[in-house]
Amino acid sequence: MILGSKLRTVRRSQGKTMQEIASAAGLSVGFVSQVERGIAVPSISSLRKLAAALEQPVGNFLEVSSESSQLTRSSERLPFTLGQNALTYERLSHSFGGSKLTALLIHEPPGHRTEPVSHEGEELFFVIKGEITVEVDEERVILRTGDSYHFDSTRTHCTWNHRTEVATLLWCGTMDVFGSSEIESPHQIPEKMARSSRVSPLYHVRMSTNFQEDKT
Amino acid sequence: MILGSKLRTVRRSQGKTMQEIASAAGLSVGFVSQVERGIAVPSISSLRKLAAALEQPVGNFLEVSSESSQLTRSSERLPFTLGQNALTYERLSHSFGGSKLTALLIHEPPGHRTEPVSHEGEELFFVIKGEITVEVDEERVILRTGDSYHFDSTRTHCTWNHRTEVATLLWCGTMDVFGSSEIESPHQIPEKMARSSRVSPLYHVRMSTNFQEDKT
DNA sequence: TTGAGATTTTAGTAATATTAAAATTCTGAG
DNA sequence: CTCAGAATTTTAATATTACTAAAATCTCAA
Repeated sequence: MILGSKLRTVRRSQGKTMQEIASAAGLSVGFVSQVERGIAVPSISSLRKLAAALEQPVGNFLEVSSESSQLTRSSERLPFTLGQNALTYERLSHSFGGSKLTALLIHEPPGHRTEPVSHEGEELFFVIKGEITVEVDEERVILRTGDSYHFDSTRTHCTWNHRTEVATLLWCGTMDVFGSSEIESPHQIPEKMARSSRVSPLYHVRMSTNFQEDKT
Repeated sequence: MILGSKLRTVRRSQGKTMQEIASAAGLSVGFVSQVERGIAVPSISSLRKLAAALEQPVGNFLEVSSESSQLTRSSERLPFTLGQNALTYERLSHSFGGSKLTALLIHEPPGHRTEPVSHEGEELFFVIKGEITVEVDEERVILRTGDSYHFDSTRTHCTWNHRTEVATLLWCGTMDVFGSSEIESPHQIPEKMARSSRVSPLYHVRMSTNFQEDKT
């Protein structure tokens, strides 16, 4: 039972006893023991209490993890182009069961501008090279090389490159952009993303129906 | 009741009837109706079935979102040094209610090596400059500039800088490293982190009891 | 207005979520 | 190695409720 063993792993990594957690959650120690060993299953309400006692989002205990890792080589990543105003991105992260982290390397051309949008999750921009302007809830911030900006994506936000050179950004966020499908071909990814409304840097682009692989 | 109304919102946005969802989930229509209106609460097992029928991660129906954002300037970030073998890091992310994303800019000196460790969450390394070796479950990979590596942190992992120059890494992960305390002073952070066993790049370091702010 | 499909309501009961307390195991100091 | 206290597991229960089937009501297009 994944749920119980995850609870135990987290609790132990925090160095807390079952008694401490049970007490903080308002549940009995015996019950916590049975839950951790998969003998009992908590109600959603009790699980929320346990998650709160462990200071974790509930989802951490419910998603299925599998063992996986993914290396992406700079030389092997396929750049993708979206729209006519050639935003280019490379995927750094990949999906495995329960994974929440998505990371992209984005090349944002001069004058490129995204539409204001809001959606679930949180995200962070780190500027590797160049400058962009970020607007969150109508508050504007200029990000220069080395700067970062982390915000809750439920707030209305957009970005643009106000300079004359391409900006290179590392974007990471906590929404699953690509689904659990593995990369089979470049064309599979853009189609999936065309339907996605959750990808902050990509959703903003008024996408044409044709996507092409960037041959550079 | 957030859970039920989220289920209804998603179902309607997919244009599906309750009967379709109930059938796909193997539950009765009457129960789905009661759950959506908050009259009944599903077990975790039933919620998984409903989430699967709606093709959503379970966590979507359980998490609460909140609002905040944080800018970090390259010129204003305080570098922190851990241990004698001077690993230096800068914090890019910050904490707000429900946030899961942590990001650090790490300067890993030549010969620096971390202890093998496993813990909750997932993480991704992106090499901005230099090279490091990453070992996950005894599988070794060399990461060069521009490469990235994303893996589940429950797998035993460690890293080291096998070169003669400092490596600059962007590390992001889904565990809350710093807690919900805001940055008050540089010394507050290192003490908090000294107690934390959850910070993959930092936990590995055999930390001395004295932490100093890097004056460079 | 009618009728088919969708949703809500009702009345139940088998299952189980969760407990208190006893038993067992673990841990660390001496 | 021993032992006491802390931590965890086990046991036996029961109040609660998760979920059902079927009837009633609502909705909407023709």
